Amino acid sequence: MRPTDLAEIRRLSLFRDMSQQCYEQLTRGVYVQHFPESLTMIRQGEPADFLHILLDGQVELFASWGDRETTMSVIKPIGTFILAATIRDAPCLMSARTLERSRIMLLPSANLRQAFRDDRGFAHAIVDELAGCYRAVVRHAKGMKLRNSRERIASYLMRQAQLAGDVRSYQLPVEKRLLASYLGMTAENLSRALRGLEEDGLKVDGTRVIITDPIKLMKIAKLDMLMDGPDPSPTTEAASLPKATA
Amino acid sequence: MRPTDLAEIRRLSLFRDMSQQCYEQLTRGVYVQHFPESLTMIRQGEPADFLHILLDGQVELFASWGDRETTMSVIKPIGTFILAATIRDAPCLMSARTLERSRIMLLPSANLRQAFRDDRGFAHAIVDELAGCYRAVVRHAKGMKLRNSRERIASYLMRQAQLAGDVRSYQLPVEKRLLASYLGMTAENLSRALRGLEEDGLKVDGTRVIITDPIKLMKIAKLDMLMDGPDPSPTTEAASLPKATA
DNA sequence: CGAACCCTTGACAGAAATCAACTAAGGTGG
DNA sequence: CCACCTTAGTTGATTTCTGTCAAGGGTTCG
Repeated sequence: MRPTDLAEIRRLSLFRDMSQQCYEQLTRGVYVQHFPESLTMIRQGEPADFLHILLDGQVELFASWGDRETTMSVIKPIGTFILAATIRDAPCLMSARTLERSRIMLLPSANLRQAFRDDRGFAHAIVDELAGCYRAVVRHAKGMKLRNSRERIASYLMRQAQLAGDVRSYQLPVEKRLLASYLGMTAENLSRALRGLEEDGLKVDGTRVIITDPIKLMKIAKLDMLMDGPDPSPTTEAASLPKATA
Repeated sequence: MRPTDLAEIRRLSLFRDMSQQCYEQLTRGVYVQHFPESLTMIRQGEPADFLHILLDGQVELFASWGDRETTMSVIKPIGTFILAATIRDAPCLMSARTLERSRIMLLPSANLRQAFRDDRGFAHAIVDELAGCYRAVVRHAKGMKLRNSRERIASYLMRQAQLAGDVRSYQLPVEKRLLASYLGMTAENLSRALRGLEEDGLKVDGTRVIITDPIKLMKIAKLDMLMDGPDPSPTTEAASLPKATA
């Protein structure tokens, strides 16, 4: 591992509060690796040998059953994945693949568990991160069960506008087929629903989203702090700080 | 708190590995309380002042949005709830109400956080429990996104039969309306779907479930370890041990 | 006995998936 | 540079699934 990587990682909220000794122990056997686009690096059902920390790029977590597949989450830097499986030493419930070329830190599960025992600061950072992941899935499940597809789309797009700094227009951060899967619908349905939302203050042209009438759109989206955030995970918190410039 | 309660709690996997000193500190300010049936003790959006540990009875976790409501989980002894909110000191994402008269232990969040810092065994038990909760929600979300209602019903009923010891017949553990909500459909739809499954090896008479043709039914259920368990949470582990008599 | 409440059933409307065809954009190789 | 191929996205027609509304049967409980 390059020394510059080590210095960078040390600053992550996960490791910030560790004693130097534990940190050195932890990062023994850690390495940072580049993955090309569209590479499935974790397959559901496999053991979780490493905690993955995304430093650069984008990773999709997805789940399959038979020949069906659905996107569960999209990880952006700095974000972790398969933390729970690592802690439990249990098989991964989700698969992971890169959406673009990505730089990922691999932290052996044994090291993680050791550091969890040895360092209180780290233990706290881990449990905080995991609690954040838990709450994110609960939100996702709530959205799936309480909103119909139209409402899920509207709330997703409104929320993205909020996160971008309450803008009226922005670029979709992911492909539409992926978004459709994440929102639990087919690509065809997303396409049609977007068209249908033009009468409710939304315009989508290619990857460009334009909220023409926020009030009207909000009547459908009905954003809810308990379903649409905030409550960032500690690692993503740092990444989304730029928005605080307003 | 009664001394017998204290002794009982000490044996829970959450507290088993704690030092006596930390345990005494932790349980200072803890109390055990009885709640009548159908009492909503936690409302989503409220702060999480206590970790709840269900000792006896049954508790429903549910979520609402506008005038809609859905069952997210049913807790049985011994089980914890609102752990993540407690750890993060964040508002609860779900509400909780008793399904029957219940005995619940209330552990002040401040005590929990203190004990997490002071006792490694406890810290590990907490993170293990939380990881289990996370994996349970991931499973729930996968089920909602990857299976249709017919398949969700079949897999739920098959899984219950498995848990009861691979029996062919058993009693539904919850009301049908609740089950419908948990499985993400209306009560009417559940009723119709159950009827429809009679041609696939299932018979339901009142609260009695009879699997007349396990092989046929399994072709619909397609139980999957990554969606239907196992992977019990550490606290529920003790509760489901009886099944290990085989 | 009446009043809830749970469950079921039927008829219908609306939502969403599927199948098929078509466009547009991007990349490849000649 | 262009012909070709792949892929994302769109659109329409159709079927399937699911929710809604309304009514009725059965239970429990005061």
